[in-house]
Amino acid sequence: MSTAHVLLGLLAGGPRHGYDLKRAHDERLPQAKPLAYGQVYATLGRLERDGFVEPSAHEQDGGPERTAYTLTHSGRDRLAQWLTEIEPPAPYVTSTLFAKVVVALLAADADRARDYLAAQRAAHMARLRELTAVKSAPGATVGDVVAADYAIGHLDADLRWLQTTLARVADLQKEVTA
Amino acid sequence: MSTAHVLLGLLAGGPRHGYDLKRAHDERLPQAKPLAYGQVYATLGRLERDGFVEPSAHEQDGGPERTAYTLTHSGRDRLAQWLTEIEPPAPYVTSTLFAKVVVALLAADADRARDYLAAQRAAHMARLRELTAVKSAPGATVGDVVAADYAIGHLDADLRWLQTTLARVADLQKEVTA
DNA sequence: CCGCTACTATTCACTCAGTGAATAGCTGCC
DNA sequence: GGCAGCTATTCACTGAGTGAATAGTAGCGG
Repeated sequence: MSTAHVLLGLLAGGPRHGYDLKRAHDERLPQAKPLAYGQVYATLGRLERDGFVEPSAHEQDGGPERTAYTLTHSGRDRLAQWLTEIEPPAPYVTSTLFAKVVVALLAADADRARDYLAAQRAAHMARLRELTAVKSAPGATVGDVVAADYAIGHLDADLRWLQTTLARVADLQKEVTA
Repeated sequence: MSTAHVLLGLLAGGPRHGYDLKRAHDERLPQAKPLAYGQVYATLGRLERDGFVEPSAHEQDGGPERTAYTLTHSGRDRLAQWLTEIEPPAPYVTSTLFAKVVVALLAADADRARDYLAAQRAAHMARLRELTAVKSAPGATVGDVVAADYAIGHLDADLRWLQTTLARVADLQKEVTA
């Protein structure tokens, strides 16, 4: 994923060590899943191996021993490149919803597919209401709102797709079981 | 992912061996990424370990030796369960777009974030035109149309988000760099 | 001032997903 | 006979991610 790039971004503000990066990440991107420590050190290791970061200070002043990493020139370039380049469009459909509908038609029947589409629609609508509440909640930050809007837009896209696909189940079944 | 469940679904039609499963998958779900052989056998191994499939025939009739797998009772249950259960909503935002905007604000400035949002918007619109063409292409199957509609809906959701987020960059920056 | 708890910092062992190449036997065919 | 190509499986490897273990230090109450 983009964990490596996010770490490069956090290191752009100056040298940091692993523990610190984990906390900075979770604090700056509370809408994203918290990073596990293991993940941070593993990623840092790969970044060092690839020449994007280098250990800048191995201290033992008082507290436990720790190694701070700095961006290399190459790492700074890599970060700048990532920030300017667009995300490549996915060449394939990776959606579990799509796969499940097709498998339902293969392994069961059209009704099973329709049942699933209806159930998923109900669940999505419930989630939509939750997220709308999040947006208007008293303590909501700008980040929370932006993240909620992202999720809302995609839930809404799913809902439309679930509806149109429901109408196409019969046609899809013919094709899939041909 | 759902690769394991898709394999269970393909096995619902009767015993198959790995090579066969790969081909059946790629044929039935041409909109999804083709499975690598290694992936198929690794997944089958886990399914067998977990008691969802079992080797049903180890043949050597003529051709090379091969092992067919069958669904166990437990595997059939697992498949039925997957087909009825809804996909759990993602508790976190996993979007690279979101992460990149925040990192742009952390490591660079508001203009970098805006440049990215504009560039990604242009790329998405181009992709949207491609997918619209796919839908109306002469050889398009129902599956192709359903898959294209899925992608189109989510690209459209992204586009709206890119627009609204563009207007919020300044606010988001204040919050992120606080 | 002893011992406990909590915090800082890193490492370890593990699973899962996925890639690409290697291996090996058989079939058809020129 | 030999070789191209298909069937079928395996292997070695990378990367993402999880959860627990380790170890040292600081603060704090009795």
